Amino acid sequence: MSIRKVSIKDIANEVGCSIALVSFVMHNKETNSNKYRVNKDTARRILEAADRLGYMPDSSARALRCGRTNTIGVIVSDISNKFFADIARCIEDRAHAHNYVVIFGSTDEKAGKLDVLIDVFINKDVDGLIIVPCENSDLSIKKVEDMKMPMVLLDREIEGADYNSVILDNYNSAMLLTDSLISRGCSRIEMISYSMRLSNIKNRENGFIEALSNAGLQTDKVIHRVHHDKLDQMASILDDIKARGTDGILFATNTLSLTGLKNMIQKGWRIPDDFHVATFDDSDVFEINNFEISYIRQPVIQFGTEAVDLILKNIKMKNAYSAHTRITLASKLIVCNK
Amino acid sequence: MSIRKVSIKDIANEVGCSIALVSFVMHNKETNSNKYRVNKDTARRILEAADRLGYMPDSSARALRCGRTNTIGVIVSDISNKFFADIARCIEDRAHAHNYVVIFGSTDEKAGKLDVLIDVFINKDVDGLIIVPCENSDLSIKKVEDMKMPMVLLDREIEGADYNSVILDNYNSAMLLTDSLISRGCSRIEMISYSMRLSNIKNRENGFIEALSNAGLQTDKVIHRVHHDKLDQMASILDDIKARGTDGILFATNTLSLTGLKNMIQKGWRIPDDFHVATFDDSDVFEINNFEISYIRQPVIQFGTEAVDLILKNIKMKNAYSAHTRITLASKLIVCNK
DNA sequence: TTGGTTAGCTAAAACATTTTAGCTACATTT
DNA sequence: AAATGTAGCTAAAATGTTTTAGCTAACCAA
Repeated sequence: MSIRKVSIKDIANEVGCSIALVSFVMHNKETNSNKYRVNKDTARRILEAADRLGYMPDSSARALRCGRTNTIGVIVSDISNKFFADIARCIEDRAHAHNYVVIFGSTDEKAGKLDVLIDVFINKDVDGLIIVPCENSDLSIKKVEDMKMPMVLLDREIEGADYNSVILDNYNSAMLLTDSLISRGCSRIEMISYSMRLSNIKNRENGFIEALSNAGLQTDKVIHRVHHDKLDQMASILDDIKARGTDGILFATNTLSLTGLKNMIQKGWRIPDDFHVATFDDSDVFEINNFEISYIRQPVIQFGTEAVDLILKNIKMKNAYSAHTRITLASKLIVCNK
Repeated sequence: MSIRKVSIKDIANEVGCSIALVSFVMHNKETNSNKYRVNKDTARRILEAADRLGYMPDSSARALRCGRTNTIGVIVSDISNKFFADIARCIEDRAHAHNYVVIFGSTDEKAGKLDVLIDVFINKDVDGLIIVPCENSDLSIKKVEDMKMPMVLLDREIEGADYNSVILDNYNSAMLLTDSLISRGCSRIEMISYSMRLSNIKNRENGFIEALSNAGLQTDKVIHRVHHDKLDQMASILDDIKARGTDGILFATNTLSLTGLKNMIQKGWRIPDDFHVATFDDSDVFEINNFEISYIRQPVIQFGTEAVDLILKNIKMKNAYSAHTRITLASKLIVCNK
């Protein structure tokens, strides 16, 4: 960066006009508002000079002056988790298409990290934030809202609060999965879930229970909750479940199912002989295998595009306050190797 | 963002001093340089006021004044590819630890997209760029170097040019994989690679050939190249290979192996009965399976940390020109389900 | 009492841009 | 001939920092 950047002033000098005129030309491109009109020929000379000198507007200066950075911040649980990586990619594409740039951060489900990231990103003057909230992050989220920073929650909502959000229809998705296990002949189904109290997890659990109850199956003590960073609890939970004569397992997330499947393979269990399995999110694992499994495919692209569109809409509206928008996406049940 | 941010000036007003003094205090924190010393008590009052008013420095203004944004740009092939997603996560963590923020972009292996992203990111005034170069991106890369923008190449190098880079020891890794197939009894091994001419791909191919040749095996017509976005060529290539009585396959990347394995499963082939398989990068697939496979585990964390450390070193040095640093990382061979 | 040092502070420039307010010179209308 | 309109342009303020140069008042030595 040692080579000095060419500024609007250099162009003005080259052409022999004021910097204001250069600024006007750079903005209004072809079409001049009838308020500030500039001579066709002058405009051409300015554009030529800009091109010749290799002018690129300084975004810091522009941001300082205009208060907009054309940057949006995206905070997820873990960018290396396939689900979020996929969404990140879609967000990136959509944002770039609208001349926005994206900065990412991962919370590891820690409210503390989320709060720091929010501060860092706000401090970076992002124009808006797309956030996957985690447990106990209610206050951090409220802080963002209170300062009227455009915000969209992703994948999860905050109970009892009204924000913009894009989430999956977790309740119905869980019912679909459960029904699929039932239709495969399972009569004793249990769920392996997280102990985190997140809206998506809760709704998945509720949908599961509802489906069981509709089918007249037992709903008592059928949910097992693993601590999010104590996944080694999985082995003993599986043993418990097996001992109880369970014939179907529903995993609440991709990480849980992959961990669970690894454990089951290690134990030498067979699918579906020992268990029928259903889970959320797809994985290469399911296609490169011969065991039967049903899973919910989340509409990743829609997650990304809807979130970006919603945040941009909020950014455009600026302070003009309007009601929040809640978008719930439908999912698709896939049955693999039936 | 409608709520006006509190600035250094507000603090100055509150305390009743000049803005310069506030700036000094905010910088030199506890310790005052002996050039610009400030009264202990005044300093305390300023810090208190800053805290009370909720002051956060404006990064646009700071960037404009200082020419540094504390932002690094990272351009990879595809952030949703597990390998890059993992690296992205490590880069993020390392950068945040040094008070840097990261913006990401994906090229889809298109030189055109890379060039646009470079322009956008430079225009955003990033302090440095970490780039996974793609085919025909030599000129774009050179452009970055020529403007003395700190830059580190990741995963791949540019032939015949000297840049900072962090790459895997692809040559030896490919030899390890090939040797592993040989030691499992393979005598006719073929490789499925990309038609893209990238340094990592080339070195993997070369290591493969070298290992075959060392073992006295045939090296003629043993490499098959798939076009990077015509992965449906995989099915017929596999048929070809099978017809020729091949007993070992080496996949050059994770995408290739996953695609290949899906095809093989679909065809009803068995591993290792029909083929022995080796590949680069690990995947959940390998653990949740019972077929034998050997793969190269890349040191993802090192990729991220070394790249960030190197770019930061270059940023600190500013224009002080120094030789380029090339870091080659060692890999680890994993044999799964032997 | 003068001269010099220094602790503690400030004014103002600089960074690159956007935008407001208004100027000049010419053309048109009355 | 005066008034009005307008095409085409400019000066300057404003955005929030950092940093240079230098000021004032107090203190100390001679």
